[in-house]
Amino acid sequence: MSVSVKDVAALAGVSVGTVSNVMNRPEKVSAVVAARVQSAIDDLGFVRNDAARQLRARRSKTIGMIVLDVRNPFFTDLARAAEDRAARDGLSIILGNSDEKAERESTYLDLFEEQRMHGVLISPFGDMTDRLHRLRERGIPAVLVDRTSTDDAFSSVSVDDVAGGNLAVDHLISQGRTSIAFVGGPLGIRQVVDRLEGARAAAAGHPEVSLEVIITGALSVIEGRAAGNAILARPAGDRPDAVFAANDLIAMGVLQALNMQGQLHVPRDIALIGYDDIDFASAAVVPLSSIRQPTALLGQTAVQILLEEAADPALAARQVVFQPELVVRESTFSPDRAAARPNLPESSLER
Amino acid sequence: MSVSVKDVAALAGVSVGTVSNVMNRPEKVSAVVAARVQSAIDDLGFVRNDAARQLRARRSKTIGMIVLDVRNPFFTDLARAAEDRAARDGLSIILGNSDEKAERESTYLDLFEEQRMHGVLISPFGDMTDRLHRLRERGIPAVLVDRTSTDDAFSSVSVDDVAGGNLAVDHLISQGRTSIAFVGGPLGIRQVVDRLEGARAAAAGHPEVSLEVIITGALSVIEGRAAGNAILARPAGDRPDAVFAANDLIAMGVLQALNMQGQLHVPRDIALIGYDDIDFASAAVVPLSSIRQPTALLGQTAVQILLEEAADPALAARQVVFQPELVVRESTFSPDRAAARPNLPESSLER
DNA sequence: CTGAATCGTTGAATCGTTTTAAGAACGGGT
DNA sequence: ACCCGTTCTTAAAACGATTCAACGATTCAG
Repeated sequence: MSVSVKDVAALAGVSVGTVSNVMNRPEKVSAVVAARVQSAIDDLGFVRNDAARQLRARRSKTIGMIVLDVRNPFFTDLARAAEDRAARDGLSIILGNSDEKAERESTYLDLFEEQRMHGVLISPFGDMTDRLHRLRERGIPAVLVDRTSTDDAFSSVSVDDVAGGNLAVDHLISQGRTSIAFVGGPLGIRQVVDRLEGARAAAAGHPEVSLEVIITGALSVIEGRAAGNAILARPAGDRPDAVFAANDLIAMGVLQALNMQGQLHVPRDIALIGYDDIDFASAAVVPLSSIRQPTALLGQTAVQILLEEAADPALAARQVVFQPELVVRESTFSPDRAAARPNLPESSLER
Repeated sequence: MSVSVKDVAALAGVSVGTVSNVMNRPEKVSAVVAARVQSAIDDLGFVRNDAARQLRARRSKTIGMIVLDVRNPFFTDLARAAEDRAARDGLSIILGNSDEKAERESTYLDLFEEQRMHGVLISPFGDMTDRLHRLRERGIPAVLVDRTSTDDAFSSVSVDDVAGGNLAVDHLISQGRTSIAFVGGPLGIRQVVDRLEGARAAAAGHPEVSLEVIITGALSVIEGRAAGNAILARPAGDRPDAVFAANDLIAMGVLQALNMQGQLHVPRDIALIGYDDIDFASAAVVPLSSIRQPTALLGQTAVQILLEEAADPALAARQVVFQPELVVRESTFSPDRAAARPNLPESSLER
């Protein structure tokens, strides 16, 4: 039924050790023997049993990755970049979706530990510090993605979310907006907290600007829609004139709610800016201004660091922080208002 | 460094066999011994080595799944449903993204074979029949998802795409449209071909209706946008008055292109219907009419069948086909035109 | 022509779990 | 006291690839 190295060895008339060498250190084997073994492999359709290989090697050739939401294009882009980088070293990535639930996150970590993964990339939701320490003791390094480590014990690769929040609100203010609502949540997610902090810092420098906070239950289109409807339900004088959404999914939900009733116009009545700059952002009802993160770079760097730590466990933890970038589209672009504080040339309007 | 059953056995003062029994057949072990073993496990922080377990069991506890595009919400929904169903039987799912590339698809199949997966769920792009036969000979069953099998040798779970295409075009015709463009591709994807076939069948019954076919390189927003721009570039008299997109991503791209220039209005000038009914569809510039598939049911059923085949390899292949459903939103709703052929009550307009 | 170095190959040991046949302990009935 | 039938527990044999010390065959320097 199943063909093993033993069968290959028998057919090729060599020992199992040689078969292994043909596959793993070809330079140790003479060309003629290698050819004989190779054709035996082909004839029998031999496929190496990864479980046996891992058992002997004491670690897997797979990297486990946990993200907050696979349906968020930001994370799939991230995963894809990580996958490409890992493939260069012959490793594969398995992707787990925590769905912003600590329990699911924990289940994946259990799975990864059982599988003796080569390493773990995680965009943590709950506080997994203890779990990660334990994994490391077991020889499985972890790198935090899109999040700075709370205790500097682990390497992390992230984007400066405080700066991003700052960029977003600064931009809204420069467009003449003074009553700004931050929409996002839950506050258990570090990115949300940081972006809010950046927003607060930006608003703090302007006494005429007020910043209101609307907490959502998750970073999804649905939750954004609910928040948008809540805003819509308020009396006209009581509505913000700008919304900074914690990510693009929220922003799209808000946009949908505001726009659908046809009463309010974005950006005329309410300016809207999101975060992540996912593909869908530019395809929205009104092309969405957003904060772009260097996603591919983030993913590649995370894998790079993980591999280095896997090779040398004694390596010190590193914190890599990238800077986000403002992308202006129609959802915040109002020439009339901006004229008051012109700090964005029209040419920076991106499609 | 690593703690094994041996260490647990030593600490608990029993043999390794007993430790294994505590974990896998608790009923074979006396309560007092079980408790002693359990506390040894906890004290040492023992975590079972899955590679060794698999090696012994000769098959993994993981199901491999390959989809055409992880960034398409339809597939992530599908994967999520499969995952939930698999978890009920203590199995996990690893998700591979073929990105509509035969080479990537093949790479994942190699990986799955090396890992001696419990089974494979695949939404095939290229012709993988030979590969799948080989997997089955090796004891790894496969179920085709969202695709009927070409040779009935494998079970499949799918939605009737011909019926879906029919529904879509029928609906457009009922709205008074006569010059319809099908946008989608490549034709290597069965779903695309089937939807087109359904579209043709629907159009065939109406001599006054013409159906034009625009092939895209992939089922993505970008490709849809390109197709939309191509339509826009044509002289006014030469444009279709309705577009049936092979999926919602394409539809969103088309919508974006048509809408952005502000020259054409959807649905007034061109009606637009997509396929899959992803969450984003209702969040689009103009809420998108679409063909909805019973995604969760699809995923669950696929896993169910896979598990049955894994348990009994002699089982005959089954083809399960679900029926799609029309969801009407604004992108195809034009009361004035529809009046000519009223077959859709206004109440069926869905938000 | 010899001894050493080089090269390719071998065979056995190893990784950690599960499984199975056999053995030990225990109690009840005679 | 002995036998028998349960329960529990044990020891050893898989599973399949990798690795490493050892070995035989060549080649080469002296």
